[in-house]
This record gives sequence, C-alpha cells and structure tokens, in this order.
Amino acid sequence: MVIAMTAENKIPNIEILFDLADLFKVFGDSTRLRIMYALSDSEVNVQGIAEALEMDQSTISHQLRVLRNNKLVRARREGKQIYYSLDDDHVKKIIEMGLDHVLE
Amino acid sequence: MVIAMTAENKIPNIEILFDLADLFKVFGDSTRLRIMYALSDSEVNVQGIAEALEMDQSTISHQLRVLRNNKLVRARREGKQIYYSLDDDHVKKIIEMGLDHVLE
DNA sequence: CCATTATATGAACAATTATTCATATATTCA
DNA sequence: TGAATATATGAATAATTGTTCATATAATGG
Repeated sequence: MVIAMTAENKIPNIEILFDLADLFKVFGDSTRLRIMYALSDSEVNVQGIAEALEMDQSTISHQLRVLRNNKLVRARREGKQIYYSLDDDHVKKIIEMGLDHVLE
Repeated sequence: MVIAMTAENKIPNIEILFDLADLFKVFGDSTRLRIMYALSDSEVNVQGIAEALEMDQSTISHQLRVLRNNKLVRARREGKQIYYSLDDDHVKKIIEMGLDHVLE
C-alpha cells in the first residue's frame, strides 16, 4: 500500500499537539516565566516569590497552581510555608531555547 | 563591567522575559503548532496548509501572519501562490523540547 | 482554643485573541 | 483587459484568561 506524502501525514497526532499547545501556553505568560526564573537557582516560598516580583500573593498562588498542574514546579511544605522549586530539567531547557530565539 | 546577555549565562531582565512570553504565546496555539508541523519537512503553500489542517484559508492566513511577524516562518512567492517554510532551526528545537515534556 | 501567619480558592471584571465572514489585493492567462 | 485563482486583511464575535478582592483553609505558638 502506498501512503501519499501530504502535509496531513506529517502531523503525527493532533491530540499531542493540543497538549503541546497547552504546555507552551503556560510559558506564554510573563508572570509565570518570572516565577520560574525566580526558582531557577533555589526553592522559594510563596511570599518570597511575591516579594521578588512585587505582585500580590493571590496572583502568585493562582499562577503557581497553573505551574503545578503542568508539572513545571513542585511544592514542599515546611511549617506554615510552602517552598516551590522547578520540577523538571525541561523547564530550563525550554526557556533557554526560547531565549536563543529572542536574543538573536 | 558589561554583562553580555546570552542564553548561556541566563540572566534575563524583565523586558526580555516579556519578549520571551510573547514568543511562547505564539507556540501556545494548536493551529499555529499544526502549521509549523506541516512545514517541518518541506515548504507548503497556503491552500496546502489549509487543506492539510481542514481549516479556512482565512484562518491560516491570519495565523501565518503571526508566525511571520515572529520570524518563525518565511514566505516565498511563486506565481500566484506563496510558499511558507520554517524560518529558523530554533522552531524545531523548541517544539522538540516541549514534546519531551509532554510525552514523558 | 485562639490569634496570627501562610497559602489557596472562588467570583467578577477587563483584556486578549482565534475564528468567521466579507472583501480587498495580487498574479496569471485567455 | 477581464476573468479566475491565491492570498491577505478588517470588523465582529465568542471564548479564554490574568488579576483583584474577599474569604477560606491550614499550621504554629501562646
């Protein structure tokens, strides 16, 4: 059987592309990018992030949830505080790839 | 002392993070991702893309403009038709990085 | 327990944006 | 030149989403 080489065939799985778009959407917000950047060296608790970014604690919490849901950050409770850190090596790599494009 | 701004020492200031967010926003739409995928092997004209994605020509044109403005695709006219191709090696790399995360 | 502190959550609002429809521009060819 | 085809564009609409405000949940120490 011959399978014609059309552009349609090059699109492997549309569901995965939707998931991929959802992932990039998470990176497509400057607040979330700044949060991830704030966590790039060490874990930081919520108010630490809020102070670093000079934004409301509520805003940070909302965005941390988005990052958590996408497995980009992980949370660790220590007493009353919750420390967040990057969950994945891909995070830094994706950001670096994007920076390469933006900075050229 | 001048600190060079490259992805290698990754010290992005706020302004660059905004640009970076704008770039990832472009990747954060499944239609645009599908277009980029359709162009990953060879250049395709507008109607070719529209047929492959089974979407309106107008929708494709609108999104191609977004991709063009962000230097992710380039256009080449040949008679009445305009052929699009990926403009940059970073495109594939960014998508591959995202896929690594989504597929794991 | 109670007060205090840290974080999360829900609703509302404003802003952004992807798609559609109608139409404009551009190119070829008869 | 005029018809046909390919692509681009503007306006309108619907849907999504980031932030704020108010409040809820959770943990600590007195």
